[in-house]
Amino acid sequence: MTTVIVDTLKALPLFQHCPKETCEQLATHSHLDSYKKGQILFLNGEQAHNFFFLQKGWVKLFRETLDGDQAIIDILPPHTLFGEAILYESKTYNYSAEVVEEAQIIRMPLKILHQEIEKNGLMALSLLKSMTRRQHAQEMEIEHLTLQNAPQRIGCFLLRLIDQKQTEGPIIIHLPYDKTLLAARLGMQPETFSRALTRLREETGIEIKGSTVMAQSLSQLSHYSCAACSSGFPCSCA
Amino acid sequence: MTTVIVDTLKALPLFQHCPKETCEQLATHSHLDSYKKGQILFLNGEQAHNFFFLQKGWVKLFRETLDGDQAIIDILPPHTLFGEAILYESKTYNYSAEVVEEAQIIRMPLKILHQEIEKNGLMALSLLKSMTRRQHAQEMEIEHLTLQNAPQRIGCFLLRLIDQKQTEGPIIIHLPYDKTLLAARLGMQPETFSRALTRLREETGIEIKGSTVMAQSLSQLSHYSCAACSSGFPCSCA
DNA sequence: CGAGGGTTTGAAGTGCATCAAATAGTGTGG
DNA sequence: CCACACTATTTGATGCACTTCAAACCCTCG
Repeated sequence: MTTVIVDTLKALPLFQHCPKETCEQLATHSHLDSYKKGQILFLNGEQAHNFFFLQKGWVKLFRETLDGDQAIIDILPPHTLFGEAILYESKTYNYSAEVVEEAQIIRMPLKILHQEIEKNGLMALSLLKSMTRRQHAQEMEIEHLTLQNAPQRIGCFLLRLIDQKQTEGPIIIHLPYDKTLLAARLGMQPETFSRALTRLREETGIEIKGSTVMAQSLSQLSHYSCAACSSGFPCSCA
Repeated sequence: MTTVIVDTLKALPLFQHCPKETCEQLATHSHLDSYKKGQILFLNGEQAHNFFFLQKGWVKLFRETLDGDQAIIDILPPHTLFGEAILYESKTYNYSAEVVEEAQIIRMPLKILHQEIEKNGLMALSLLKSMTRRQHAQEMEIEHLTLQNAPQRIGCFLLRLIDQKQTEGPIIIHLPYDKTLLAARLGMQPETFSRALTRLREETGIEIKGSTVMAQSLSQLSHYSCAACSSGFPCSCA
């Protein structure tokens, strides 16, 4: 069981330079659990003791505004490490995390990671790298919000879901979670999402059946979606 | 001259744990120059050899979209270090930088910084800290864009301009650069900015004369502006 | 004084939000 | 396997916020 965790960790960029002993120590203090839709991992403002690796499923990061709205920070795809960057701001989570699709998650104590980073320069460098990537992705997110319209944002999102390997031929994409949630993720209302998807179909000729989207070619989508973006296709956001 | 630079560097959090020799080495290879409005520091995609410290003035970071628009990443206030995080993504700048208000800027070679970070764990930690702060600020930026309306975004921006020290009594704020640019920074058109500012005046009772804004009290502004935000006032964005 | 950019104002259009209601889809217990 | 309850999604109608285009105004600076 812990060997599964060790293997998982060793495969991550962040743990490339983590000595075996630390990985093992981390693994023995970790837990791999299954979570159902709707379960809360932690709440904004809570003492941060753990960081997480999302092996399977999707997790929503969010905050609540004073007037009761929900601000969605991100919706994490599988194979994402999260909560690890908390270390250097406050000792509390600055957002809440909720499972939105049946998930398997490894929960690990921040303390051990923290100690390793403090004494191991190479680990610090790895973390720097992953933060840089994340930062760039966030810059793009801002750009998308200000420059793309609703149908373009959806198209851009679809393009980023596509397996990087296939750049040719027809493509099938499955929406990874609720359309309502997807709408929120893209900063629009569910109704707008629905109409914008129809609009995207008209503009690009994609086909939509439930949560399945089919496109005859990438260029069909990217030509329309990436027009208002500073990085053409393929999008440079992670 | 180089001693000025050394002193400036030593005062920055990033260089707190930088050995004196490295700071001096950095300083001898650095240049403090004056720049006029409109001057370009570097362009998106260019080989990145330098990072910068903005001592005075304001600098715009931006990219161009395929259809010719300009995406504003940020407009940096004085006393900001920038271009230093490039190190771990590509070897090229991923945005362009232009001086928008008469500036004094220290230009320093990335290479020396890079070497120091690689061998000095404490430096890496300092950089981690500053990146974490920046990341949080960016999360807030996204939240503001999706949840606040135009007048609220302006109000929020004004609040962040205020000297942290004065939390009581009447306040005078000077807009730091063009209203047109400010509009772009806040993701709106100049016309919208103009109208939104009027709206903000009606809602909060602030007074506006040219580029000077006067408010009788902070709460007057914050009550209206921070309603749609997850962190009340004072705003947790850096 | 006049040219030119920044800023404001007006009128009209567009995109998205909102409210309301219909429809499709899903899981439940019978 | 069906009927029901409940949720997700779509559709329609309407309103508001922001944009766009056009023109006026204002301010600064040669």
